[in-house]
Amino acid sequence: MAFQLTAGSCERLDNATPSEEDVFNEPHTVQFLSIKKVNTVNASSSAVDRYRIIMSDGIHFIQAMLATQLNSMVQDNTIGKNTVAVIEKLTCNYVQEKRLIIILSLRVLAHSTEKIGEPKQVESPPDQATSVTPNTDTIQTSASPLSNVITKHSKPAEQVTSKDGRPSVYPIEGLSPYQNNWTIKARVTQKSDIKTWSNQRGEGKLFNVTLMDETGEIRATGFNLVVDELYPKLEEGKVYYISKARVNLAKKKFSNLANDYELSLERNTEVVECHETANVPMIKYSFVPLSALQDLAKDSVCDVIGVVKEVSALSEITSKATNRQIPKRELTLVDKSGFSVRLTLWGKQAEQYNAEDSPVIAFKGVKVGDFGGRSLSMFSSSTMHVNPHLEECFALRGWYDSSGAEQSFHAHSSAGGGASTMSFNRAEIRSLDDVKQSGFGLPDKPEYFSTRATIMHIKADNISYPACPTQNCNKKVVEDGGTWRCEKCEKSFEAPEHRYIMSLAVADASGQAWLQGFNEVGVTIFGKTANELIAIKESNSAQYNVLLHKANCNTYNFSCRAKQDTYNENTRIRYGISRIYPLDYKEEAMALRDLLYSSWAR
DNA sequence: CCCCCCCC
Repeated sequence: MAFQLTAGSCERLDNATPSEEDVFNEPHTVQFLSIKKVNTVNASSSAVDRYRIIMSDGIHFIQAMLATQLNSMVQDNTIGKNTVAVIEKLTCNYVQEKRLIIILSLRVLAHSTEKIGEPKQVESPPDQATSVTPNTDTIQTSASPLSNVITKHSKPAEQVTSKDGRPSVYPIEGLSPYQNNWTIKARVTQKSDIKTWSNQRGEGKLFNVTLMDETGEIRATGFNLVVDELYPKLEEGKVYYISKARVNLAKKKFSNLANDYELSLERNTEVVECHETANVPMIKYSFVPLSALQDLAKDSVCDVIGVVKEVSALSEITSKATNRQIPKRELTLVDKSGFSVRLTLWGKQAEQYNAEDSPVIAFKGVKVGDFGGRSLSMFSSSTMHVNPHLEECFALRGWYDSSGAEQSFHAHSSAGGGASTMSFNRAEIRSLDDVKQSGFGLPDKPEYFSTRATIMHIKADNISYPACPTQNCNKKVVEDGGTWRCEKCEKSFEAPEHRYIMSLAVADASGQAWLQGFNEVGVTIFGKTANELIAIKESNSAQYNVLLHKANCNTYNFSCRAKQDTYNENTRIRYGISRIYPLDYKEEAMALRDLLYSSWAR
């Protein structure tokens, strides 16, 4: 199949000046001649993967960089050498004497095996371009992660102005400390309270905002006098042109954002509200159902949306670290998954909370805690939106008003904190070796853990016992002249009900262990009652052995109970299975997905 | 220049 590449695209892009925005917004069908990872080390010594693409329009080729949010397309082979794709959106940075094309959005048409046409380098006057050849690494890497560019001397370094007189917009992703003559157009997605500090170096006040455009996010901070000027001016949700702020290295350990830099808002920083906001993205959420919180690790970060079922009164805690009094308020959120969770608001947000009538609230970037099984807590960087204009919000509203308000919800296990919950907890799966190493000290106090292991062997003798058929009795019965006698019920029965008592040898990557399981475990493993299995054993022992054999090599999730006991003067730890769960691969995959989303791009 | 993200 032949593809019509957009002849002339490369030449036009190569010659485009910053004000010619049309060429950046129209689609270009191109072929990728090479995609190469450029391992850039920036000034904070953190490695940033960037992909440089040489793309061809069939006549010429030109170099571009892939926006980092598209990196996964290379990593999962959505795009590769000779891929034909439509570049739907790109942007161009002019950094001093260098020009950089960034691909922001693309759609794959085909994976070709051959190069289309005989593309050549775009002709430039000899003194204006460095030589670039496909498959030859001529990229210059310097301190800026975006310095992997074609050197070109013909472009102006100064801030340019487009036809209609508005400033030409610079992408957030392109900001670096090495170029200060830019204007970004960004939405304020988060604005903090005004915070004050006092330490040995002095005292003052500050606030931060998170700024977002289609290329990325950056945090900006204003101090002292700048707070007075800009705090009232910058409103959450609005879009602004911002220029003349200082670009500093972000201290990674304090930042949740995927940006190496942050902005310092200065006295001379210019902030102008912009009303053309269509192409500036709103907050993007990756909502996790409340039922899935148990699969997220403590201290991970996630987005949730729920109906506020309860609101606590305002209270105050004293921080152990700083001794400061901190206002707090707890919301109880519920959603369609049938779970509820408590979420803590702090500071002004706690004091000023006044939403009524069970609103729907969307939260972004909240912290997962393990209090009461699972809990949520706001960071200063978290966002909270009451009744947002989102599909998920409308759906929750409808559900809650029609039925949700009347139903009951699962709290996230009331077993106070930590790993000792009795139900399976995917976020706290422990390896068998880890379990065995931990020892479980106290003789009579059982400890609970979750594990995932594969059955290696099932003890074939004494796999079941004859039990009393009375509901919930389960006591062993003894044969007594043709009938079966239960001492507890003081009754005799014609036949016992067999119940499993299983010893399983299970293994995972770390080692093996013996687990004891009762009736439910056997029913799950064999898909048969113990009566059925015993009947097979007695009529056809070969088939029984086949069933035992087939039970091996199957993997399950287990909730287990470890308990120290002493038997014949030997003290040992026995591991009992309280619940066994066949693997649901869809559920496992969803849990992995939620885990990825919860840590993605923060 | 902050950088704590808290408590039950």
